[in-house]
Amino acid sequence: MTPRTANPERAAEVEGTILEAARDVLASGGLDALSMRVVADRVGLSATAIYHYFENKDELVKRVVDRGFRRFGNYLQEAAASHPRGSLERIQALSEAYLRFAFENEEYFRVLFSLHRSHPQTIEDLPEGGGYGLLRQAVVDAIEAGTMRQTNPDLMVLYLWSLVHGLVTIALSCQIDDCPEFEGVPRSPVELFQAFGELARSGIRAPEHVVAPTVGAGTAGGS
Amino acid sequence: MTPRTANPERAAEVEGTILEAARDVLASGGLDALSMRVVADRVGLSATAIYHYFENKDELVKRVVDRGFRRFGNYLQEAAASHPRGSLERIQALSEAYLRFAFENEEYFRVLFSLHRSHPQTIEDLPEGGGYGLLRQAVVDAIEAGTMRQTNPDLMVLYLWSLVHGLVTIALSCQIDDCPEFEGVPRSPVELFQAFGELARSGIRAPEHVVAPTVGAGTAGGS
DNA sequence: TCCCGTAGTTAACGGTGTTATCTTAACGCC
DNA sequence: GGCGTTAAGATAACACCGTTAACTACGGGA
Repeated sequence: MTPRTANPERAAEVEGTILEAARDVLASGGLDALSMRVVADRVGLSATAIYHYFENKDELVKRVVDRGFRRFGNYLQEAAASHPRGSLERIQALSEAYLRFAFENEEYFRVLFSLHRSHPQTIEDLPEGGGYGLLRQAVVDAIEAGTMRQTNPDLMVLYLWSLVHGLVTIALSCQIDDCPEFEGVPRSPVELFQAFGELARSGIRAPEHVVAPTVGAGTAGGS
Repeated sequence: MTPRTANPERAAEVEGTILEAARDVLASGGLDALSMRVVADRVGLSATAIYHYFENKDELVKRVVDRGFRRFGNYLQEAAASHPRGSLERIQALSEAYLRFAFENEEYFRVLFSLHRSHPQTIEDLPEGGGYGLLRQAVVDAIEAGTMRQTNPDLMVLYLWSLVHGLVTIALSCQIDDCPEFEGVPRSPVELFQAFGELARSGIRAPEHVVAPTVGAGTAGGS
């Protein structure tokens, strides 16, 4: 049971070195660029030596991703801490931090979220991990404080989370600032999301204004 | 220039057969399961024969995806057509169709949206392709009809699109119905999104109610 | 008949994840 | 001190991958 030889500290160190190398490769070249042999070269080992520390490539990637999400969680925590509890500002800050992290770690972030393949997971294991709890608490606080409307907090969290995550996904797919379609719209994702803020707070429906039955809705389904 | 022999019709047919086979593989096993040799076996050709019809694997996948998006576009179009122009219902219907398509073609849909890798693209080349135009028109109509608040339509489209796409992405990552966290929340994504509807329409801020300065926001940034 | 383009084949190359097998060194124990 | 065990690594090899090169067979035009 007890390891006969070799300080486990050194083993942990090597493991860490491998993880760092793997992360660098992922961050710069994405999943396609990551091969056991490349990582091995970087740390001065043979490819098969890595199998002494990780069961296979999947586990290696998973471990890198786990580390990433922990960093992500800390990032969000800091953002939340700098705004008063119960305020909508704290929620906005959380969302913006989410976006900032994504775009400061583009390729890396892409990997974090593109491995979802094949293994279903509970919400806590998910990317956001602790982030989910963080956002949920902020929502509960805001509802309690009366700044946010009364609803099921989980529904609300999912709503906000979808909004942020959707924007990230779309913006990562297409450089919004290259899209001629978005002329009157803020260029940077963070500014863009700030513009979302007003829509989210007050809703998309026309306020007060009685629904005008003007437009030819009679022929409804028309081509 | 004109092909000497072999009816190009037959060539187009073979091409179609290859595309179908590739789509089946993608839909059932994802990108990892798709190899030139597997597709070739399915259609009774050698792997290298495929290179007579497609430049390489990337192009093959791209063509499959293009087809998928066309189907997707039609799907959305039908949904839109069954609700009156200018109504918020039409927009809601579009969103729900988006969701339904994603979940009726899970693995396939995942591929459609996970190839975004490396090649930036304009909004029109994107997954939704025509879908974007469809949603935008619906938004413009709704603003004109007075059912939707006055804002930059592109901002509004991006808002709604982010919401829907974010929910899809999250729900595809984690089976929401397996998540113990979401007890009071609708299980199916479509029902879930219907619940989103009310939040989207009226906003998340507490209505009217003067902001209560009750909660101890004084010690603000607290741990 | 000769030629050329089409549609297809087989063989091969370099790269991949992974396994099996071997070497070496360090330690506990008799 | 010798022995056995085990960690930590290396080398060789396997099966598969995308892709290229070289070759065959055929079906019209000239």
